[in-house]
Amino acid sequence: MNEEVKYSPHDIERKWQNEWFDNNVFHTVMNRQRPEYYVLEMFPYPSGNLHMGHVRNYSIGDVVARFKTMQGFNVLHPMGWDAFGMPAENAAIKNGIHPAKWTWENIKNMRRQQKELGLSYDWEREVATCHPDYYKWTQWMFLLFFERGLAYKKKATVNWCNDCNTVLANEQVIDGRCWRCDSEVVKKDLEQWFFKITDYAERLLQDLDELKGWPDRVKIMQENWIGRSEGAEFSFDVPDVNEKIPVYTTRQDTVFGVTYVVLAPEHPLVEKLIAGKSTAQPVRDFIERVKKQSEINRTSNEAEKEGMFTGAYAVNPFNNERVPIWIANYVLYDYGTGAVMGVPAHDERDWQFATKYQLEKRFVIKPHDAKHDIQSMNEAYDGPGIMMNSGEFSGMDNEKGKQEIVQWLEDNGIGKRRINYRLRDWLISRQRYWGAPIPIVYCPNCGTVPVPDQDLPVMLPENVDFAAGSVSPLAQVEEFVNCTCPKCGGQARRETDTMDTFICSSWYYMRYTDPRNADKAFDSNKVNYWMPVDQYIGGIEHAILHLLYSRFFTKVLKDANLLNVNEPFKNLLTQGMVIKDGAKMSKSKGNVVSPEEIVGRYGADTARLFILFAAPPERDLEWSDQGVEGSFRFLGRLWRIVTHFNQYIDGHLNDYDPTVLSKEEKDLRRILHATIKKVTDDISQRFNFNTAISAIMELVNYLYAFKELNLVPNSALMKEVIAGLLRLLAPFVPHITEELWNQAIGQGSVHNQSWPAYDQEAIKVDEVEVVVQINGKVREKIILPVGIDAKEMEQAALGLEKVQALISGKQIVRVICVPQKIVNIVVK
RNA sequence: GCGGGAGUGGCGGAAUUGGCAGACGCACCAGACUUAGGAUCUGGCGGGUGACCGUGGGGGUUCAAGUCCCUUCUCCCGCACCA
Repeated sequence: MNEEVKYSPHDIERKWQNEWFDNNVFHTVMNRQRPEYYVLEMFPYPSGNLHMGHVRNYSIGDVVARFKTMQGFNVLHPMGWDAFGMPAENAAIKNGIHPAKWTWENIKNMRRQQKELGLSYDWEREVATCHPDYYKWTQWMFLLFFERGLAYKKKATVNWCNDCNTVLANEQVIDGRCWRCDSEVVKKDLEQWFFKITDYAERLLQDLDELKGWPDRVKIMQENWIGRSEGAEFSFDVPDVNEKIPVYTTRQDTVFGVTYVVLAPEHPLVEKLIAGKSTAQPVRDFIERVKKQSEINRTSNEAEKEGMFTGAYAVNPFNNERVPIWIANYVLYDYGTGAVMGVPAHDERDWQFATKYQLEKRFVIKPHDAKHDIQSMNEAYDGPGIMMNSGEFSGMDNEKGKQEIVQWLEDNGIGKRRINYRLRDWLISRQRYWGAPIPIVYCPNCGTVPVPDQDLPVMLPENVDFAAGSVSPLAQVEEFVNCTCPKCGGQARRETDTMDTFICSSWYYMRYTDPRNADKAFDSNKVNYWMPVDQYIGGIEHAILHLLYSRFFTKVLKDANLLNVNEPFKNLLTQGMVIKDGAKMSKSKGNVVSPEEIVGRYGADTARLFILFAAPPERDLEWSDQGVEGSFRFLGRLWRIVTHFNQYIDGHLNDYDPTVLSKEEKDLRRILHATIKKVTDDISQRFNFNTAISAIMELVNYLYAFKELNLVPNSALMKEVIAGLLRLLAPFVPHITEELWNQAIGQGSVHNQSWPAYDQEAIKVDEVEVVVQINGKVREKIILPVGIDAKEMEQAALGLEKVQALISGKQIVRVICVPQKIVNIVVK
């Protein structure tokens, strides 16, 4: 036995990586001869080091990329850097390193780590969002949005993070806290730039239906976030001050149950309503108190509903009844009209509020089933029913009533149908340095002026004080701020805020299709050839943020005829987290396993194999050091068995006649082809890499059993088997398979081979094992020819000695025969 | 509260269409080889050790249920006063 050469991953991994990357073998160009396939992993923030989550993300993507390549697709598989953002600036403040230097050094290190994992990226397409050649086009995108009326500036109450010293978009506030640093978000009134994502709310919602390849979970989250509702808007008159209070409701069928009207404390009408009244000062005090409440306290469901009577009255246009006007903390100023009609009998919140302040509850919907007795109800009834005490609408089904009432509103010019969304416009200004400057100039004569295309990019200045506090550091750089107006040439000032980094990441997948274009963001032919991304892979944490923004961008760019796809990501795989000891890996928990260390000890192939084998991709993966050992052991086992059979492989992989093989050889060949079928199905149909790998392990186990037979095997068969095995494993463990391919087969690279096809004939068997059950319990097993009919199966089963013994003296009620599977004899 | 997902050996996980529950791997046990083994190879490995029990619990449909139906418990994730 010649096993003197041991599996030593480091030598062979380095060797093949040099071979691949020096020769650019993963470079892709447009090619209409082959079907295209775009596989993409979410590009990382260059924090400095890869973590296990990255390794998992990229390993999954690499299997898909290599598999599709072997299947004959022209595969685009790029990588780049989401390189603007806070940590670089924090490092600058803390350690005095310039954000650019810090970022580029991190990129260099992480790129090296990625190469050491053997990932098949086309490095010629690498992009970094902080590079002027990239952010030039990010700025160009901003101007495109501006021209189309989708970027605007307004003063608004916005989310402010005191730790990050910047504003945040709604999507970036999680439970009232900053998505990045977890500190509590406060409200500030500031003039800021917004993207009008609300213009696209309906399409963003509707087109979720197109996304058949997305997890339902993500689609539901986006649906909820967009939050569409249908209802009516109409006004309550306030005759005393000659004003109107518009309200929005989805329950216009309950308007006759209104017993009060409530405004949000921020509502601008409040001051007019209370002016000169004895309630004025208490109401003002109350408003101050509510405003001081944190977002977290105020929006919590647990929070006590609090309110105060303004002293003013409004008139219900349906019955001309005067109802009191209140203000309350549970009414949100920035949803609907900032005012609601109070119907305690049919709304849970109103019920609580009315109970607390002893306001009238008037029932106007009678439930269909009599078991709800309106008189003795102790909670609001918000179900369906028949309208009552509702004037001309009484007796109507409430769903019909909704339509009739909104029609009545429109016919009488009092109100109208309204569709409302929870989605807010995207606040994109950031008071930070390390981002793409917003390309706008403020001129005393011309006003807000966009920087002309030929002046892009607006470059970030280098010498900046990063710890500027609550204004953008750029505002302190005189050379940056002072400029000439592009329109009139006069003295002007630049916008000093930078853009939310989510803008940079909203179009990077398009730039990959044409990454070095100096004249355009991308060429239409190229972007249309590659887009949409066929398979996108990343963490669930971007279910709303990045994935919603990217969908929005794609639609705007489509409307601008820059590309012809409606949705950017055809299929989405949300990978699970890598956890250890039951918790997400984190420095604070001290359960971090460094990829660099694992690759250093076992090699990249082992790291990849373990991470792909330990769990299916969508599920969380529990890290196990012993599991890694097991993966390493398997690769050693693979190495030895291939090296062993290598001696029998000789000559070329020519066609041969499988019918001349011995029974043992035929069995081996059958297992090979069954494995090919299983692995192909597992990868292509459902990304179940763990079961694909286990099938390959079984094949290897079988090869060991075959070896034990001590036969001198057919040379062509052994070549077929080893070549098949290595090709099946190549997407998972690219280095060891390349090395063994080189040693055993020796023609070209395993990664240039086509994916193995299975031979139907080889998989066929003459006989199968059939389970014989009596009353559903397994009693015996029997080998039967494949083609026999139910009658013959039954006879064979009944003829068995053991079966005879068990059924003797009993009556056979029924016999169920499932071909090639089971015979169940029912007796009594 | 609403929405989504999950619950299977000591552990990670299989079971794709209702048809042998526990593939594959880890851990563990035994044997072989060996001066030695934490290497490697071979075998065993749900519980009880009789023919019975077993996929969170209870009920149902079926010849047959991890899988379908009803009910219930637990955990995880998302949303959370949106009128």
